[in-house]
Amino acid sequence: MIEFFLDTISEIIELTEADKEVFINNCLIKKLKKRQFFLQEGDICKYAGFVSKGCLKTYTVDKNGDEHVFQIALEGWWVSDMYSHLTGEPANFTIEALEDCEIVVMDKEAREKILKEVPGYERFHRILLEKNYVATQRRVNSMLSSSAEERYLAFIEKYPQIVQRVPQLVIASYLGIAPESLSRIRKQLAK
Amino acid sequence: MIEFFLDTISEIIELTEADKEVFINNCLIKKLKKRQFFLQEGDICKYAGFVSKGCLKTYTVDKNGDEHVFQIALEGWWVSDMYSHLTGEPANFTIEALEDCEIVVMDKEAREKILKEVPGYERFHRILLEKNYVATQRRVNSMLSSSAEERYLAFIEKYPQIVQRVPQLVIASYLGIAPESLSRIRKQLAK
DNA sequence: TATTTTTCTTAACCTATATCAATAGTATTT
DNA sequence: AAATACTATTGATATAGGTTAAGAAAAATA
Repeated sequence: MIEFFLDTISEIIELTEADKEVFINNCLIKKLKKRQFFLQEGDICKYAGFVSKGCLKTYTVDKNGDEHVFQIALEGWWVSDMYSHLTGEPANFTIEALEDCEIVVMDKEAREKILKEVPGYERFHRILLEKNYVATQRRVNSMLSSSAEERYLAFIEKYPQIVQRVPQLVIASYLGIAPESLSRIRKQLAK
Repeated sequence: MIEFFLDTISEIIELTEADKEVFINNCLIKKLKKRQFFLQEGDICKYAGFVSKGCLKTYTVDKNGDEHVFQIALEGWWVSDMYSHLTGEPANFTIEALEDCEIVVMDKEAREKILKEVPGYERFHRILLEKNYVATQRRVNSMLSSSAEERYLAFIEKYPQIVQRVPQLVIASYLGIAPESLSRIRKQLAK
């Protein structure tokens, strides 16, 4: 499944066969069964991972034990707790498989090597970061300016594949509402 | 006031005198009076700016004409609509001076030159982006998991200088609540 | 297939925050 | 100093979305 990983990178930067070898020699494949953890809150996030198969949720747990979903990652998405990965501090996020997964992972050492040996990767990395940042800015904005119903409509527009595959209560949490509220919103919209 | 700009960058990466010249030769200083715009929604964000004096708000305007504040930027902060700046598409954000400001600005061409002539700047840029991204992740999280009162308390803890300088209605908008609600929360906390 | 677990829906009720309107207090501008 | 903007406060009322609880439906597991 490393093919899909290399193809995805190739969409942004050109990779030679030699470049591809660098990735293959430095990345690992992790397999997770549904409900297993890629990362647990409090652990140090050793790996950044590219989801090559399956689906995961990234979330925090508040003082009442309630989950708040930050990200839902399908194939082609990256998962990590960036803060923890960069600083070596304990992670705030938990990352858990919603389905059986295959994840291409690299630790910091592997990334250093890739950055050194595949010069274009620096650019890929920056572009990915910029895209994620802009997307997160927009999410803040939608939370500031839109109702729950508007956010749900925007979500199904933007991520129809997620709506098909992921339990509603996970989507409700991502939107910042109770699952009962999402159920009501859907009923209302069905008319 | 370019001193402050150079000093701030020097806190992250070392700059030689020659490096500093590169910045001085490629950046401009923009001055804005209170209520003037650094960027207006719909325009293309030509510049990224470093606030060397004053204070600005970055916000969107919704279909009812209501403002939603994404960022409050004091001295040392950067302002831009990153999406517009990177893609050349029209900006979603408006950036407006809350006080008379001095802003060190660079356009894309200037940045290209700086990146080429000051090799460490790439690293500075990446670190800044990473920090902003992590901060924005945390903001999403606080909106998902905390009440208005909790968010306000976290805000005054994190940004006491902003509380001193910026009208409450701007802070209320940043927190995603009505100014009346913030007023009531403050009254409640005063007890 | 039967059983257990998880997810979704519905209804009744509740609460945090919004909205509207009036007033008072502060800054700016003339 | 007066006049004109803004900004903050307060009270009355409204509402989106939360909470609790129960049952139905769907999915996973035995």
